[in-house]
Amino acid sequence: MIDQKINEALEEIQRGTSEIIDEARIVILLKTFFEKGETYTVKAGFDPTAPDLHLGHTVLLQKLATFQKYGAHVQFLIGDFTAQIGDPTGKSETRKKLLPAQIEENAQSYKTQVFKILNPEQTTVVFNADWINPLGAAGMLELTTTFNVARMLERDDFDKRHKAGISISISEFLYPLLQGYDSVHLKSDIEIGGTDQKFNLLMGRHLQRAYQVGKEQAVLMMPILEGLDGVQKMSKSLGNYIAVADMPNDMYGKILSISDQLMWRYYELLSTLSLSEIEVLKVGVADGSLHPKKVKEALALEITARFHTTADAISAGEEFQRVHAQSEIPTEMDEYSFEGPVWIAKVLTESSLTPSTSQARRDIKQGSVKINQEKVDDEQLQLNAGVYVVQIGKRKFARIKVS
RNA sequence: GGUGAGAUACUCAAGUGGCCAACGAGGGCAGACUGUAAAUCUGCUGAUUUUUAUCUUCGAAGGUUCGAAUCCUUCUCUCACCA
Repeated sequence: MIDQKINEALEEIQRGTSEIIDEARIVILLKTFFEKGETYTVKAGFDPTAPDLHLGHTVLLQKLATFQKYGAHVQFLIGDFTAQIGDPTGKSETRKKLLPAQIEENAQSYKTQVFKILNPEQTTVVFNADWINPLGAAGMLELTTTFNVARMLERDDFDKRHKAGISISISEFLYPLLQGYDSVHLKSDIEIGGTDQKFNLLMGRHLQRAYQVGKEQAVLMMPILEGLDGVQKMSKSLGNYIAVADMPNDMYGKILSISDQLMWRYYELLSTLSLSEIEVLKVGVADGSLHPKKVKEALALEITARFHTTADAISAGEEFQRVHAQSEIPTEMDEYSFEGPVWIAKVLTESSLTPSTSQARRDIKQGSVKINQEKVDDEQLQLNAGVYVVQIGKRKFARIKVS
């Protein structure tokens, strides 16, 4: 009976993971939960500088939610100390130190977004500066004695940079150590992270042993979700992301704009459909009995509904159909008011449809600007009193009131 | 500490006194074709109502010159080799 429950739980936990280290330990934790109701901890670290959660983050969050379903208490760690170093995988090495007030603000922002997926009662939000600062120089020195340079250079990223002659700052060596130390302090049972975190995650095991915590965390890695371009990982700085806080229409539209190939990736990592159900869809598309766009619409609907409501998602779908398939104007758009007469390029810039007047001129010259569905070909066009729908390309609209 | 090389737009990368707002590639935006997919073709990609013009930009600040991304000086940073 219990064995069956464990198997079910394990199957759900395994889904979509790229690697699990020490699965046996997870089985034991599940067993004690089912038998005695004992809880255990799952840790995941997040960057305090990026409070805008996107779907890439939700891959991890959903896995955390799965663990909560099976008794876990989540340690939602905000790396306010480690952010000062910057994870070596990041491109910018030196980062601005965040003010405590900003960190607190970001943390609040995290909470409102994260609890759409996680159960707040089984979650503790922690900050690693709280225990790393008290370490002091002596504690830090002790930490560095637990590991050596040769092994540090085994890390793929360090290895490549070292061989290519690209500088590695000593402080970057501290990053994995500190992340591992977090697991020592928190006595985590399991840590989850992206595949790019493997080295850091394993450091947690190493340090828990070195500091004789009495257990070594199991490690579960999730694949990195590609962004809208399908190539680079989803990130805010690359602008290829779908934010959890995106409005239903945007969210739906962004999902529909991904490539067919990428769609399967999103299905695998984001959808709650079972793998066999997804396989049926794939076969259907391959033999032509299912239109790929229909399949993509289903995905867009599912994901939009998760972060909003089913009704929102359905109306986003209808809106999308209206605007793009039938080339009608959207029902809602930003509104801007002007004193007439006003130059068209000015309107485009001030309503932030274009970043500059020069860009507005270029767009007009290229014929991508439309007013009330009519193409504008006069660069000098002045708008007189009235209400207009101004549009650039297929996606950017604004309602303009000229008085 | 010593010696050498380098820093050009979102990224890579040409350009060594005027033809440079700066070749090319990638990326991005737009047009055609589509399913707001992919692929392909085309245009654009510093700013500005002087738009066959003007202004600002080539690590920073000065200087030489009619004229500088290009030459000189100082500074800042990066990399390599040596210690």
